[in-house]
Amino acid sequence: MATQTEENYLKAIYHLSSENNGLVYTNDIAGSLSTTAASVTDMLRKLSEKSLLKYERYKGVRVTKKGEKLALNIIRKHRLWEVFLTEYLKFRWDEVHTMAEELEHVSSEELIERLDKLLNHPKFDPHGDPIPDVNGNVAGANFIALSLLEVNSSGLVAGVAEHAPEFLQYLEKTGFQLGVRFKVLEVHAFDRSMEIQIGKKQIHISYDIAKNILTRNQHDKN
Amino acid sequence: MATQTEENYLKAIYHLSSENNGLVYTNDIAGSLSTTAASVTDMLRKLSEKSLLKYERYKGVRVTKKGEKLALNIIRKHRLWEVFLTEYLKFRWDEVHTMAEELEHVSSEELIERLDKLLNHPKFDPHGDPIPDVNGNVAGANFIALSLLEVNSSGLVAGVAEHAPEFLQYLEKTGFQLGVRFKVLEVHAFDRSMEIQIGKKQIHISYDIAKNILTRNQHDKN
DNA sequence: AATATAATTTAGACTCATCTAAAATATATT
DNA sequence: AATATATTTTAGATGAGTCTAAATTATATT
Repeated sequence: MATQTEENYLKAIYHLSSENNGLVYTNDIAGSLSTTAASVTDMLRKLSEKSLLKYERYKGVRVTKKGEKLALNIIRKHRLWEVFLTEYLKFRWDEVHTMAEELEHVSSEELIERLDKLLNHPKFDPHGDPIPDVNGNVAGANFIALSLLEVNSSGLVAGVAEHAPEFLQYLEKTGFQLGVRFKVLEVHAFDRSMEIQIGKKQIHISYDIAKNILTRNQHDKN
Repeated sequence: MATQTEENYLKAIYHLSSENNGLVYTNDIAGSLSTTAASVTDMLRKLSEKSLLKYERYKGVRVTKKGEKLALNIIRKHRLWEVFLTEYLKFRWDEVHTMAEELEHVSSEELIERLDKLLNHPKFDPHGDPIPDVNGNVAGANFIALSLLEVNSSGLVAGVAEHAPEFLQYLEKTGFQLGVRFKVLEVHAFDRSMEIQIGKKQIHISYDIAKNILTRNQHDKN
């Protein structure tokens, strides 16, 4: 449907749109893709024509519903391939991005659904970023995995991305009930495990645990 | 290095070159790629420029050593991905070709070597076609897997593509010694198993067995 | 060997994605 | 509000890959 270049533009624009309340500017896109503003303008025309973007000249651009759906589909492919590359081919998490940039453009939807199944429907990629499902729903779109938080940030436990009894029991025992407040005291670089303050207790949790704990900012509504 | 289109041309030309003692003609290439002779001419120029082909206008074209090496590398990727698609994603052998056409252009060599390892260094793809190794050596280039022979063809057992003791013992027991003469009596379409005449015995062998038995024509030298 | 037919190449044009340089518009500054 | 600066768009050109139609070369036929 869309060419590889179009897909790359759309993906970049979608990522940028999370910043400035959804409005994205020509120069930012050019910067993000290491190309010129002139080239970007041409592409904005084309993607607008296909109603993937809503574009008014000189006024920036927004991703449409249709565009978002396609962008999420590409991101889904990218992140599923990243999981495959780390889990099956034993690449490190810092090696997979470039390869996934190519693999994400392979068109077969059936292929990606079967890959998703093989990988056991993962919710996060090796970097802790959420993997959209087939319909473009992002698990905990407004939530942030604990594994993504930095030192000194605090928040509330908002959900889990893993429902195995053993995991839930572990959370229960360590004090990670829903709604509880926590603070990140330290992140160990070598294995991305964390020291967390919960109430008066300080506990150590692995990266694998942290990425399955969804959090939200304590002042967020909803 | 080479663009996706260039790779597709080279691969098509390489495949055609096995027919007419290595000489390939513009029209055949155009036919094989469903394009026009004019487009082919342009591309022959370009691939010649890169010394992947030896081209003289109006006189046909040959693949150079360098071109062959690249072609075999692409074919290697294609066939390894086919094995992955059938073994891990459970696609049928008749479904994998189109997907592999896209995957074969993914550039990472490291990725393909790890895939090869994951798949246990397969010698044949799901269609029984041999998979070239990293150096472009094709296992039994002049041999033909028994699984590829048609009804009524006969030949000599020339080698094996599998060296597991159990397999070799099985061959021993059923009479498939090296150099022995056989004839294909029947091929069952539903599972591609075969009825084979060896000496006075008639035996039934599975596709998995047949694809690991390499044969040659009884009149071939060497 | 001359001519007819088939195969191939050239010429010229189109689309896609890109660029530089100039023009147009928006934003910031005085 | 007028001017300066920054951002964005337009104009025009380029390279890759493609096409159709015309010209050229090779092959087949008489």
